[in-house]
Amino acid sequence: MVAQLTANGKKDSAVAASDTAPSHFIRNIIAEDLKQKKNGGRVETRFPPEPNGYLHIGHAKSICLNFGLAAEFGGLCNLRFDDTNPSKEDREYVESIKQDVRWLGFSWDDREYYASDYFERLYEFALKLIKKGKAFVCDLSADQIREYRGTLTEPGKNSPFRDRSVEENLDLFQRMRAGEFSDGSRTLRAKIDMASPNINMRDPVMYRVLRATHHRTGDQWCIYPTYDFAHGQSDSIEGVTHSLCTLEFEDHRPLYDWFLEELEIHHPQQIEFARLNLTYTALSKRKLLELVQQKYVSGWNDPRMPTLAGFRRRGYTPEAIRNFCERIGVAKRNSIVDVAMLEHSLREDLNKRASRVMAVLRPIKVVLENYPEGQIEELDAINNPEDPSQGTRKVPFSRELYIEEEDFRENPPKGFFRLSPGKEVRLRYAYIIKCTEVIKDPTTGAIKELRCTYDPETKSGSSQSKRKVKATIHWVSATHAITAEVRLYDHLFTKEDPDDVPKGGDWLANINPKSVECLTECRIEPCLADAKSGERFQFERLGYFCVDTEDSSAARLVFNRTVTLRDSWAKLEKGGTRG
RNA sequence: UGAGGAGUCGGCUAAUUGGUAAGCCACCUGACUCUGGAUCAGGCGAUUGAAGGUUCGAGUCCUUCCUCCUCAGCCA
Repeated sequence: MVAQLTANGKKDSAVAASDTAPSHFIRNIIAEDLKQKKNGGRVETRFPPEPNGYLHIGHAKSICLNFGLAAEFGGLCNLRFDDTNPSKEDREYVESIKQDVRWLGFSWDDREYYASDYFERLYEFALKLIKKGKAFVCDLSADQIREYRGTLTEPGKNSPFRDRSVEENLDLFQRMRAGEFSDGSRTLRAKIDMASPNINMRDPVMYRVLRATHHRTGDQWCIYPTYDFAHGQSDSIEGVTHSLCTLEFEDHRPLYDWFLEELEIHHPQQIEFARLNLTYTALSKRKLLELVQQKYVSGWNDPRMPTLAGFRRRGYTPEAIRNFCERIGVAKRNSIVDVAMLEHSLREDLNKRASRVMAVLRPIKVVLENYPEGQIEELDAINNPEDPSQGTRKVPFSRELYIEEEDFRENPPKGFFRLSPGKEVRLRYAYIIKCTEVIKDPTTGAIKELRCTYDPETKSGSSQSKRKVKATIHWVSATHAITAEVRLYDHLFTKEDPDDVPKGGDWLANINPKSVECLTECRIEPCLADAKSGERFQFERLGYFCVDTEDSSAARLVFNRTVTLRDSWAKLEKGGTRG
């Protein structure tokens, strides 16, 4: 595959669109516009987050769409912060947003813009509309404006201040800016049509008086433009050709168009698409904020959070997320994507790149009675069967080992291929062993240790190793293994739709009480001693894990389970009623 | 009962613009396997929301109806 030009003209194979990228309506619109030589053959998009929270997987869809389309058509994509409401925004968020977009694999070079950079231009635009008699200063209170607005089925009525003269409006608006009026006491409104069936056209507010310190402009302003007055004009100033947003803005498009037409400036095309919804996950900003503030999770980057920061810490790769975004498509239909689709993209990517290693999460001791005491063998293990270039490593083998608790059953159910009394199993890269005795704690009855024998003829790779057994299990040498903590994550919600609650119920009741399980006595292969922060591995037969970037230290390694491997046995056992 | 949108296998998404429903996920088989992983092969599954109409031919065009989503912030 040929590396394609990314948005903003840089070579970057990471964002090369796949050859099989399915067509979608926005791509078709742009292709058609290009054919018609619209916009002088130019394509420019933008990703316009408000810096009032962390980016989540839903934003990833928009990022991939905007940057991806620009790249595909040799265009440009801007990162623009829609920072018109200082009371909710913060520098912390702009920094996290930049980090996350970069992490996802996109670059914007110097195309980093802020709506706040346009405040002066926007103010002039407002002046222009006032002079055209298309905007007026209104003294109605918020409550009154609501009353005058009418309802979905009834028209509104004109504000008594609607017919102020241009001169008076100019004077009042300048004084609004100068700080002569208190917060909320006056607004600048577009003069459109109070009887419009579209409520957004009923003389919408363009400016409000708001004394809040803006994270970039400080106290320079005490009036701030609303989204409707800022967004289209910002797009226009930047020369955006295609302004992509989500479905809830469909009703705003006539207003978007109205401002640009009245202002007689470059007119981008707004196109709406459906936002992403995922099963078992909450994606509304309000809910995510609540999860963080009420401490249901440890923070925005809790590995269970659907934020990019959370996914990153969990061990997701940007490639997996990008492929996912490509796979789900873009349409106007409200839909809920199965989170299994995301997990599939993840496994697909991790399978190719993650080094395999053996780790025992819930250890049981195994003693090989016929293995010489004190003997140690260094066995060869393949780092990644999917990628021979990753080579091999040595794994120490000795008389005392740990195996996974669930790989032994005293009374094996039908179809259980692993170890049980009198039965054989292969130890990966080592020997076939047979369980000869189960030693239990005399008081609790809990299994303490397994006595086994090994067959020296069956060493992996040796010519005599032809014997077959049904299963191969992972293990770790008791004296060589390192102890580590492993955190097992599951979906944050127990219901596909977190909002699926009995009436009067609370969505928080759907939080999965077992969304995380910490295992502190895990035994892992010694080669993991120098695993780096964030490094990803496949623990053979268990899943993909990464070194936690927050809580892991040289003294104590902490791993996060990114995703399990597909487990057909678990499915079989869970699904069947067999005994 | 206003306006704007949307309805295609269980889920997501296509269909050369009127030419005989395709792909991915999930699920199920089988093959292979020193990961019950991966891979490969196959299967299951849609009278395209409904009913009419135009047409040789309709998911695509027309009519009527049904269902769902969004909007009454000085949030975005």
